[in-house]
Amino acid sequence: MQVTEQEILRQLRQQGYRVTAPRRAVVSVLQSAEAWLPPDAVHARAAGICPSIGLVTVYRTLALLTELQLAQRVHWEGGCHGYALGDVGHGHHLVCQQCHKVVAFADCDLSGLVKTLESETGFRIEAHVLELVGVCPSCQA
Amino acid sequence: MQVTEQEILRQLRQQGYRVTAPRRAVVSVLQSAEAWLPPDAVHARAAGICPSIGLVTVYRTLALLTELQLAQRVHWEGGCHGYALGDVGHGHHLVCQQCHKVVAFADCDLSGLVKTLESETGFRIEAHVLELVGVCPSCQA
DNA sequence: GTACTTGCAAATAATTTGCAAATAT
DNA sequence: ATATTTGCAAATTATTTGCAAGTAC
Repeated sequence: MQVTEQEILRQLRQQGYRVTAPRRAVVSVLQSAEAWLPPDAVHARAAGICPSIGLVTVYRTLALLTELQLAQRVHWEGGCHGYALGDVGHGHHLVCQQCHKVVAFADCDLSGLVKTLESETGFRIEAHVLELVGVCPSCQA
Repeated sequence: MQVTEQEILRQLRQQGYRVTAPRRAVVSVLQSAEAWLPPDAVHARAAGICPSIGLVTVYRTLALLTELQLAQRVHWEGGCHGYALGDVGHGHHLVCQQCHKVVAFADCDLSGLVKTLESETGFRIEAHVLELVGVCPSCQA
């Protein structure tokens, strides 16, 4: 279910973007992170792989990945947000409150709710943001 | 379903907070707004009611209302966020993409999904963020 | 070789804090 | 009367932009 690093780099290349050391580093960090990470954390970890990487490049790379739907922004109560690699298209996250570990899932069946609300409100519903928050197995101990 | 302005002010008083002109103005703005508003927009509108109000006070009041669960933060793809009055406890939003109008709803049945995911992942799921995005009736024209 | 990328420094935007003056109770 | 709340200015923090130097293709 998790997209591989290779696959992401391939997609970048395929769409005409260059595969550079800083981009590899960012993808690698997100790929191996169990958790979502805010930009500065991505930067700190990526610097271990590609020491010359600048924070600005991290921002730009995250924006690029998000635009290509290869990563997704994770919202967090309180206004902070971070990034995690996402499945192409439609992905949701289950996030651990304590360690920020992220598990992605795609099958959310909201069609019943969507239909009910559409007829009650007259809205045409086009998208949704769904995030579940809880405690992961290892933090339950 | 919408909480009234009076009710909110009463709750503030009841919990030992003072009801001041700036706070009244912020509550009034959120109450009469059909849409969620970012802090600076709340400030601009509140200034029409209480001209001396400062942006800082708006931030503080929004934080207070959120803490008391009288308002809720609305997330928006792209990182921007704003506030809307919320039902006490558990509230979700249906937001119009074009005019930012917000309709709150409380009954989301995610129990099936939650159960499935809990057994699949081992997480204990405690909360969720759910926001629907669409186009409201008046913007469909 | 050339166009895309990078990193730096500086600009901008968003949010928070310190503190004396104002005010709700 | 007095503890809370306000508004200002300044401090932080988060994010974006301009531009010359570097690099993938």
